Amino acid sequence: MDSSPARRPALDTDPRDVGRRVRALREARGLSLSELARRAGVGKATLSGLENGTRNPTLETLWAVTAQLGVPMTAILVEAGPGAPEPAAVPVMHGTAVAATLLEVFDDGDVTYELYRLDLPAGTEQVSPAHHAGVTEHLTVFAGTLRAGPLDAPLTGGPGDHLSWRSDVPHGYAAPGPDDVRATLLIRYPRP
Amino acid sequence: MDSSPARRPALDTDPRDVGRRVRALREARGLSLSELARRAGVGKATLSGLENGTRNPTLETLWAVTAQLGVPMTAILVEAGPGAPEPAAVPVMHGTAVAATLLEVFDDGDVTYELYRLDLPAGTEQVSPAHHAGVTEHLTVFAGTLRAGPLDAPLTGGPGDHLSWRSDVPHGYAAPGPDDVRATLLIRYPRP
DNA sequence: TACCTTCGTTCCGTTTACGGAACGAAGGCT
DNA sequence: AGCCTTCGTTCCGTAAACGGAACGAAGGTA
Repeated sequence: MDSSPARRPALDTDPRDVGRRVRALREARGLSLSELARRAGVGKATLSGLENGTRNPTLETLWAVTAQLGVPMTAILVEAGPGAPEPAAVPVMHGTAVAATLLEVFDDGDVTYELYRLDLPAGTEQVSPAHHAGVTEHLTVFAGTLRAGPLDAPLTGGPGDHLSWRSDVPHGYAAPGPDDVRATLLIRYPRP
Repeated sequence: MDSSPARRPALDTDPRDVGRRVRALREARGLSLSELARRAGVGKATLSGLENGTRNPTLETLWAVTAQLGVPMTAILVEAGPGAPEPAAVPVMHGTAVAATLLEVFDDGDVTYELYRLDLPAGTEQVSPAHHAGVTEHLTVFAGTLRAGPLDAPLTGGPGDHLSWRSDVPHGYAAPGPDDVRATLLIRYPRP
């Protein structure tokens, strides 16, 4: 697009930042570049160039990668900060019972945080496999009664309560009470 | 990317939808295709192809166009909700030191929750007047060290910590450490 | 040691997104 | 009528994003 020699940014947000976020999200999930490229159906050269900011990815590429990471494209395009647009509400992951909406992603270099809003219809239950070592989850209950945490030592909390656990073991989320549960979930991924 | 002969979509979201939104935004501003292309510094062929969904735009193109339309890229990548035609400016309160971005509002009839993201540059301090009786604040720290709560009994927490207090008294937020503080703040307003 | 796998990067030929130019269509003006 | 401007699309040569293959490095196993 820009045929001038200096190759000036001309972009509000540097593609290097986009690449940095993609890499953070990938590593937070313990995926290798090769494996993410294979799963997303893109070339390793494409993903490598995207993460290093040396390419100008197409919409199709961005979609393939973010879909495989399980995050809305917003997560890699907007810098989380004041004045940033409201994050897209895209229900994702975990699966059937729990609707988890990614609100924000914070990439601080050494640590990545993901903030979700959870909705559990009354009576539902959901199990999530272990993350890798060091990952912790921090849950704030808005409404209903939530039982969550490691499967062998679940925690219980009501509105206003805050639950935390290490999620390097199989864990789950359940709404045992008569009311729907709403909560925010903060997942902390330290750099491996 | 797709070397199969049929050139099937292979996209979760159709580029035609993206183009349709761009065209809607452009026409809502009374801009011609030629003029928007000129202002955005892209070719008319590029913009025409983008709006008609016959191209696979690059990140740089998307940025140039959305920046000129004055909308976040989110506006053309996600389907806008029924009651959200314009991405209204993100509400920011408090003011000087603390940047509070409203993430979500839950209105449950008897109770209202507001979820904010807080940004405190290192060294800043902010005081907030008392709210109504029964209002509570619940804070989860992401980064930095935060001292917050009632002025006469402040609490302190680091990354991952959770602080709660009743905010029917004057209270404050401070970042006494060397690092910027980022946190989520949940305010619970019971029906008076 | 040798051998194998997987890592991320780089090379390379193909595909395609890019901007400029040319196009026909549709007004506006004298 | 003629002439001019602007509209959005299409053509076309160039630049670059793409996937596949080859690469060296690092770690595991025998």
